[in-house]
Parts: sequence; structure tokens; C-alpha cells
Amino acid sequence: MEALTINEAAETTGWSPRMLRYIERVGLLDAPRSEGGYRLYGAPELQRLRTLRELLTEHDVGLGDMGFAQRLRAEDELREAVEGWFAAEPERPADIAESDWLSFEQRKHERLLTAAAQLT
Amino acid sequence: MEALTINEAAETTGWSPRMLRYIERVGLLDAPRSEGGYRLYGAPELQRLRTLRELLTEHDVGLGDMGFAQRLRAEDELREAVEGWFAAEPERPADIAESDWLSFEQRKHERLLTAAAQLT
DNA sequence: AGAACCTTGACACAATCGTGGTAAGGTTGT
DNA sequence: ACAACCTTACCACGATTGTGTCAAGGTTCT
Repeated sequence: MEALTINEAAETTGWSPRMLRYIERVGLLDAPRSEGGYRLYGAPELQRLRTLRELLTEHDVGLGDMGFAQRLRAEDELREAVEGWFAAEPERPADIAESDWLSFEQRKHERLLTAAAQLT
Repeated sequence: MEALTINEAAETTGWSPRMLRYIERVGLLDAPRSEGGYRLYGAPELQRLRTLRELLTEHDVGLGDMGFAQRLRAEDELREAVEGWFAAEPERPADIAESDWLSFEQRKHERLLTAAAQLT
């Protein structure tokens, strides 16, 4: 048939059945259900599960991280708050003449870090 | 005097000194240092720390989540992988016959895969 | 109808996170 | 020089995450 049950899907995707349920619990991938409530994994779900596995292992990312990424896409207010926070880099051009507490090197280092973070 | 030491900064921002060091450890906000190595919090850092506090409590977000958001801004490859994964949402329009949805999704996914392959 | 599979829920357990404390030693300002 | 503050490096500890296993019961297929 077209759709696999959870154990079959587990075998072909590399996840455990337990983890497939967990992935659903954290809201990352809901498998469609049969009339009786069985999860049924079609080709799109299987492919997505394999891709997810690759993504996590290759970039050292957790399921919780992906859950947060999903919130960032879904919740406008949250995304704007987060973007706003990162955009508000600390700059104090007025202090550079009067700087009795911040060395030029430290300031340069800060700018380098911020620039690196904004290489989009 | 332009900058507060860590305990003073803790008092005005609502964080504990311990947490200010932790926030720095996870890479979210590096305070500039004095010659002797003391962290010195200026007005921009204080403001950012307050904003961060608000952001976390109001949206139920953790420091780890913010760390991941920072990685998303800094690492192009990661951001694209994550975006790509979410973009490949399995959608099954109801007006497609049950015998057809699988091949439909398969074709759609193949298109996505070839598109992704051409990105690299 | 019966074997084999699935469901949810619970208990378990190592690893990490968020947070506090303490100790040994360096810095600052009077 | 001395009190008061700061630094890093540890130990601790409850909560959460990622993962397994088991139990009690419902579904699927032959």
C-alpha cells in the first residue's frame, strides 16, 4: 500500500517508533491517521523524517530547537521580538572619546562579532 | 561613571550576577571588560538585558532558544536547511482522490529536491 | 476469532539547562 | 594597604529533553 505503519516507517527512516511519536508530540510532524487511529506515513512524511534526521545530526540541532524555529515561523510577535533584540547591537559612539573603561580592541572585537552574525 | 559592574548591573536588570555570566557563556551578550578583566555594563548592555528578560518571560522562551536563533542568523547553511525543511510541508488537498495524493506528493517533493540540489 | 500490530500512559534514566553557592585568587578605589 | 568587589572553576540540584520499556486495551488482516 501507499502508507506505512509506525514500525515500518521507523525502519525506513532510522528513527525509533518511540521517537516518531515524540516528534509528533513536539509538533514537528503529524502523521495522518487511519479510521482506527493508526498513524500512517506516506512518502512525503517518510522523506521529511529522513531529512529531519540529517538536519539534526549534521548541524548538531535538537528537536527543541526545531520546535522553536517553528514558533518563529508561526508567531509573528515572537519573531519580531527576537529579530529586534538581535538587531539592537550595543553601540556607544559617544563613549569613544571619553572611554576610560572600554579599550579600542574590545570595541573592535565586538564589531567583528556583530558583523559575523549579520552575514546573511 | 559610565559603566556598572556585574552586581550593579544585576540589580538594575533583574538578572542575577550568575546569570549575567551564563548569558555571556552561551554567547548572547558579551560585556566589554576593564583593563583588569571586570565586566562593565554600559547603558546599551543594560537595556538589552532588560529587553532580553522581557522577551523570555513574555514568550516563554529559553536562553537555549535564543542561542539557536543566533545560530540561525549566523550560519547560512543551517538557516537554509531549517527553512527548507519547514517549506516542504506535506499538504494533501482534500479534492485529490485518495489513490492520487501519494503520487501528487511524490512529484511535489521531487520538485523540491531538484530545486534544493540546484542551490548547491 | 486470533495473531500481530497499533494506541496512550506511565515509570525510568542519562544528559543538559537554569540557577545557586563556595573557594582561591586578582582588581579597584580610598 | 585594605576592604570590597571582581574573576574563573568547581560542586550541587531540580526541571526538562531525548530515549527506552512495559502495561492495558483497541485495530487490522487473514
